[in-house]
Amino acid sequence: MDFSRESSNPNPNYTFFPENFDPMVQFELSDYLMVDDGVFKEDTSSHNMASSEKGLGGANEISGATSKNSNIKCKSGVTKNKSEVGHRVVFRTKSEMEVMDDGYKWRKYGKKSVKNSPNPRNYYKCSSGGCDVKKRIERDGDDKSFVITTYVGVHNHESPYMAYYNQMPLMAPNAWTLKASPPSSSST
DNA sequence: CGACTTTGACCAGCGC
DNA sequence: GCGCTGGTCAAAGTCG
Repeated sequence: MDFSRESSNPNPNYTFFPENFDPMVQFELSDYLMVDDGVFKEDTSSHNMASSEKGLGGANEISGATSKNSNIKCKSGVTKNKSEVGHRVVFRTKSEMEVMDDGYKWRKYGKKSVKNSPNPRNYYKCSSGGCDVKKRIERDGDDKSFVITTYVGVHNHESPYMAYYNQMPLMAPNAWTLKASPPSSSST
């Protein structure tokens, strides 16, 4: 998930995948939204705004957040200011897999059916000690070939893949850093 | 045996 | 005030 270097992973210094890993074989990025300090930006190429107009759960979170004074509901419904929560990043990817390996280790802690989506939403926490990053994953209700992933928080540790990479200084990083191409404009 | 997943229950915010 | 909803917890079950 090369794009995660810039959007999924809140920490842009991290890279996820070893050279021989080509996530694009398994899915393609269709849209991504990035939410930061109450402002989310989308890929401004031609395709539609992924989700907020389509009533998708992930983007509903965004519109909900922005319409609720940029606050985010946290643990047990406690509302926090975005600045307390940290980064929030929403992706829409075309993938057969619901759970994409972004290089971090996630632990599932909940599953919930949500009103706006026929598909259940899955909740994951980063299983690294002391890291409080969470992510939600759900299938696009409109097009089940798409998966909506929402990351909340910033990892305070390296990706295991990054550690792996650091051990191989001879590997050419360009081989995969250059994969950070703009999201596909063809969301079909 | 430890780590992980599943799943129902619980809690708090929001709208009516 | 009540009901709905989303998010989290925690016990039980599963797997390597």
